[in-house]
Amino acid sequence: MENPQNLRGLQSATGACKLCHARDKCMSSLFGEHDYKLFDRAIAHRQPTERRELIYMAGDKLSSIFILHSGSVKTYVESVDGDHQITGFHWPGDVLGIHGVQRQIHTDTAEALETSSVCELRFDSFENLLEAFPALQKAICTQVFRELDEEQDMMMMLGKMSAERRVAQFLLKISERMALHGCSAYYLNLTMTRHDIANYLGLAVETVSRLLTRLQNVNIIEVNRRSIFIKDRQQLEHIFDNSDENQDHSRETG
Amino acid sequence: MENPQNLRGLQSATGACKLCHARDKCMSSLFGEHDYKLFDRAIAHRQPTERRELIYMAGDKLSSIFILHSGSVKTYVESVDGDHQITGFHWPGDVLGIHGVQRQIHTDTAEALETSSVCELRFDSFENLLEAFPALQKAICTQVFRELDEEQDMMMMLGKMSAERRVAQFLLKISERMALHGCSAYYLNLTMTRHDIANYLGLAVETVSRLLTRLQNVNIIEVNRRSIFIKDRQQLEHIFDNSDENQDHSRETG
DNA sequence: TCAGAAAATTGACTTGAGTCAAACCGCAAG
DNA sequence: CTTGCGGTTTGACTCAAGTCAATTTTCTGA
Repeated sequence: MENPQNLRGLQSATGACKLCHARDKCMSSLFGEHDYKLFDRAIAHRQPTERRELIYMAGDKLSSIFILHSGSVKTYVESVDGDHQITGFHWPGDVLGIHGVQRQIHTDTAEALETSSVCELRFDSFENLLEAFPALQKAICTQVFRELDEEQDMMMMLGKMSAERRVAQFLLKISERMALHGCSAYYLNLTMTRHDIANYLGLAVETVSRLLTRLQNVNIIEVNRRSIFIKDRQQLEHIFDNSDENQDHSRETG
Repeated sequence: MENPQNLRGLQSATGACKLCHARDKCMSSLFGEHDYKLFDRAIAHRQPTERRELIYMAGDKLSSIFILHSGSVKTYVESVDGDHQITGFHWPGDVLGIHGVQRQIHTDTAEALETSSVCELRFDSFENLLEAFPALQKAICTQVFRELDEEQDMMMMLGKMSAERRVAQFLLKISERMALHGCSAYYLNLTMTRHDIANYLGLAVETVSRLLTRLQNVNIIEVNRRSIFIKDRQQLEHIFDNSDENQDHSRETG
C-alpha cells in the first residue's frame, strides 16, 4: 500500500491547494505552513467524475477519503431489498468517505450529480494517516461530529415533520449552503432531480413537485425546473418553524 | 478542572471495573493491564439515576462521558418548538454523551427509563482525555462510528419503511440486543412506554398499539403491557425484510 | 387502601401523502 | 428538425396512518 507522503500518479497536486478556490472551505486550510505542504503533496487529483458516475461504492475497500473540489455529489446507503436512502448532498470542501474510515470499508455510495472533481487522500490505515498528519485528527473529528449532528437533524425531520415543512427546510438548507460559497442565497440552482429530493426527504416525487408549485402559488418561491428563486424567505422560514401552528403535534412527542 | 487521573468523590471505583458484570460490553475491556488500572481509577460511580431523571441535558456543558452500568436510558434531541425526537435506547455497556464531546456541549439529553447507574469519566478537554488514555481513542472512535451507522439505519427506517416494518424492526433490534446481554431473545421486557416507542419510530402511539395487537392476533408475538414474547421470530423477520411484497416501493427510491 | 394520573387500548372518522396514469417539457442524438 | 427519453407536472383516486374520543388498566403517592 502507498504511503501518504508518496506522490501518486501524474496528477499529484503539489502546490495546487494554495491555488484552490475552495481552499477556505477545505480541511487543508486547517494545516500550518509545514504540515500544509505535506498535505498538499499527499493529495492527488482525479479525472473529473461525470454525472451519475460513482466516486466510491458501499462495500468497496476504503483506501482514500475524498475532498470535493468542484461540482456536487449525493451519498446514499442501500438496504437489503435494493431500496436506498439518500443521506446527504455535498458541495465543495465537503469530505466524502469518512463514514467507513475505521472499518476500512465504505458504508455509503457517493455519486456525482454533475461533472465534479475530488481530491483524493490515500492511506493504508487510518492510524497511519493520523500519524502522518496529526493535524488531520482534529479536522476529521470535526467532520465526523458534524455528520453526527446532521444525521440527528435528519432524524428529526424524517420522524416528525410534515411534507411541507421538509421541503421548506430543504430549500433553506440549500440556500444557507449556497451563501457559504459566495453564491446567491436566493437564486438556487439545484443539481439533483426531484427524485433525489423526494428520496432524501422521505416523500414521493409527486408530493415534492406539488409542494413546490404550492409554494410558488402563494408567492414564496419561483420555480423553473431546477432553478428556484426564493422570493419571500421570511415566509419560508415561517413555514419551517411554525408549520401553520396546526399539525405541530401530529406525531408523538414522547 | 479535574484531571482524569484524580479520584473524584467518595465513590471512586478503584477496582470496581474488574468486578463489573457489564465489563465485557464496556470499553474498559479494551484496555491492557496498565491502562486498565488508570482507567478504572478515573471512573467515578454516581448515585443511581431514577426513572425520568436526566443524566445530562442538551445544552449542558460537557465535562464527562458516561458508561451505562445498569438499567436503560433513552436519548433525544429537541427542536425549536419543544418537540423532540428520541434518537436511541441504551443498555449496559453503552457510552452516553459522546455526541457533544468535541464541542464540549451536550447535543442530546439522556433520561433514565428505569433506575439506572452510570460510570462517569470526567475530563477537562477531549484532547487531554485522549492524551491521558491513548487506548481510549480507538474505543471512542469505534463508538462514534457505530453511532454514525446506527443513525444511517435510522434514517433508512424513518424515510422508507411502513409502520408495520418499523415495529418489526424495533422488536428484532431489541431482541438482538437482549441476547447480547445473555437475556432471552424471545422474552422482552420493555422499559420504555408506547409513547417512547412511537416517538422513536416516527409513529403515533395508537398506531404502535394497534400494530402490536395485530402482530399478536396473527400469533407472531404475545403482548402483555411491557412484556413481549416473540412466538414466531421467522415471521417477524419476514415482515421486516419483505413487508408483504407490496408497499415496497411506497416511497421514492431515487 | 383509595383517588387521581398516567399509560395503553380500541373504535370511528379524517386526512395527508401515496399511487396510478396521462400529459408535458426540454435537451441530446441522429 | 424530429424523435426519444428522462425528468417534471398535474389530476383523480386510494389508503395508511393520524386524530379524536371514550374506556380500561396500571401505577403512584397520600
